Amino acid sequence: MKLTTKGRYAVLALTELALVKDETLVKITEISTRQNISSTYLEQLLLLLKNAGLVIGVRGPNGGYKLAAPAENIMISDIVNVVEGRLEAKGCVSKLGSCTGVSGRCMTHDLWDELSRHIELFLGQISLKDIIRGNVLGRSS
Amino acid sequence: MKLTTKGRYAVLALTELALVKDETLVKITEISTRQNISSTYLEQLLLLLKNAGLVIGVRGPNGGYKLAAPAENIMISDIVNVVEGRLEAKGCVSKLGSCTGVSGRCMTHDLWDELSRHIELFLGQISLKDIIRGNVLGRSS
DNA sequence: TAATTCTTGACAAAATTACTCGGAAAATAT
DNA sequence: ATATTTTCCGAGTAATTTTGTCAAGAATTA
Repeated sequence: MKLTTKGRYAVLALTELALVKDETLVKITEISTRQNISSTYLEQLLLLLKNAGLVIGVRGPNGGYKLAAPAENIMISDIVNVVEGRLEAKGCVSKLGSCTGVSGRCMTHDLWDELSRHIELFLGQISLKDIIRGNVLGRSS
Repeated sequence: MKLTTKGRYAVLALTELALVKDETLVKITEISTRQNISSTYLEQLLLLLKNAGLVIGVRGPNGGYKLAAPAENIMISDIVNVVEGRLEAKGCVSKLGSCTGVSGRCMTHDLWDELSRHIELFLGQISLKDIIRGNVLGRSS
């Protein structure tokens, strides 16, 4: 499982897009100054998100980005998966050779597998709408 | 949240300790050859786990490591926390200045906070005993 | 045309991860 | 006692990943 600034920046940026009125275009520079994030770095992330179909980019004066779907339909797991790469259980699950102790498949295999599923399930339940509504706290219980 | 080879190796190593009969000492080289992990790297990890009180190291010939508590009392979160450092929600939660968009506290703050709690809760429910029993799958539902 | 903004790719600094190495300390066996 | 086996400990290093920067091009609008 990975969770770096990439994922946080991406969610943050899309939260900004979710905050404005529908169809309003938001420029990268607006987000970067407001959130104090490198604008050129944000470019890369938004590009990924565009190619993944989560946002739509419009060029030219008054251009910018907007969400490709309603905020309640975009889940955090969608966003994180795009910029961080799939957060599949590491090591023995993804790489084929690394699970080779004496007993072939290592005993912790299922653990990381299940953890990944667990995280994905959690982030898959929370939408951008939930975030701008502050509807997140207390979900662990 | 971090989850690197450190955490996986540590859990794997302690699983090996949990597999043998009580009070049996297991050498680093046994684990490293069986699991194909660098023995000198494993040393560091086991040292951390020893200082944290999770395992007991015995020096000299026929020495080795053993668990400091019954396998059912050692939780995966204990192990991971020791070697990876506390997996506190990154960015705006830990570093003080990084949460400073225009609105002060960023909107995604609660999200990462809750995710951390969620992961910790999950790994805190699974013991070494559960792993060697294969009693892990299906916990997400 | 000129300004604006996204698009793309290559490159570079910084941080982190994943080790290696050399030796010291403790315990045992001979 | 001495040699051997093992953990203990600190420092150093190579590889990888993260986190950007930079420069130029393409599309759109005024």
